[in-house]
Amino acid sequence: MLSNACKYAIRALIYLATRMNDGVKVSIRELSAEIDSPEPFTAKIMQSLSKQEIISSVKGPHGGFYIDEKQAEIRLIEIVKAIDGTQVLTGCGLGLKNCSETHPCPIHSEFSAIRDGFSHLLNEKTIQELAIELIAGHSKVKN
Amino acid sequence: MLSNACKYAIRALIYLATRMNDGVKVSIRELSAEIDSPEPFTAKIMQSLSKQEIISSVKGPHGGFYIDEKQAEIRLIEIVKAIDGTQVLTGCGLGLKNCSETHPCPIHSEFSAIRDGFSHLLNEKTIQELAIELIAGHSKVKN
DNA sequence: AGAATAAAAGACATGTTTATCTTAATTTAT
DNA sequence: ATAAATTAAGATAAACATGTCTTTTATTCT
Repeated sequence: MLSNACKYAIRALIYLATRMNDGVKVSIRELSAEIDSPEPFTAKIMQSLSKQEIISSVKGPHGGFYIDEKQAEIRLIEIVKAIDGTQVLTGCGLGLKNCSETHPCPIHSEFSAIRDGFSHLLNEKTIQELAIELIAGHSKVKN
Repeated sequence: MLSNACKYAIRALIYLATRMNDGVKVSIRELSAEIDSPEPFTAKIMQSLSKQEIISSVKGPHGGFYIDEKQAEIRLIEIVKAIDGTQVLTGCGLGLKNCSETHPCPIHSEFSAIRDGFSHLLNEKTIQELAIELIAGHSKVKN
């Protein structure tokens, strides 16, 4: 469904949101340990998100990644778009390029419902509300 | 969601089912033209399905691929399992290896519903019933 | 100012999926 | 029997995703 890169990104952002108000930046080492992901690969992903201003970063001693209050309000769908693009949200279930109501693949309507349900889920959830659940101990972002 | 290989496989099987009773085998050339897929790659996929006895084949002149009545009754989920495995049907939405009710990722229950809906769709549809819709002109397996 | 720290950037490596090509094996028709 | 047609099998290649390493740049602390 989502690429590994995108899964790491979502887990990372939710974790960063839990640390939003402690005034401390999170180093890539700590971050990848907290979400159980390969460190240099996670760094790449974070750089991309930082360039797209989905997260913030500062270099140097006591530097690291963090998100501000505005950034905590973004929804999962924005992260997915930033990393994986929109194919997963709009593509045909059987790979037809021009699948549509008037030119449907054999599972067009049923698959559209599933895919739209997924889009809806991504569109509903903000990073912040998922972080609150994580802080409360009701969910996990690492194995 | 599904790999390209799996999408080609499903389209190919539905097409083969539409040709089930005309007593003629379908060559890989004709098949890949009918479903708009790369010929040698499709051949590989068909070989794998043939070895797993999901489809049948005969070599030589007037040979090709076909499915019998029993094979037309299989459900999409069997094709998915044969090509892509079960990860798409059971895996965690955020990639946690041991995500579960008692150790849930932040979107565990919502994602499970989506994934189970997809499994249900794959489990409902037989090749044969999708072929009937294709014959009737109500759906397409090529662009 | 200089040293230490940490992200940014880009090169490099590995693995998987997708795709192609070549040769072999099998079957049918002449 | 021989030739033609067609799948089977395996080697090769290209593209993409994933993962690692090294160098550069920016910041902070002493």
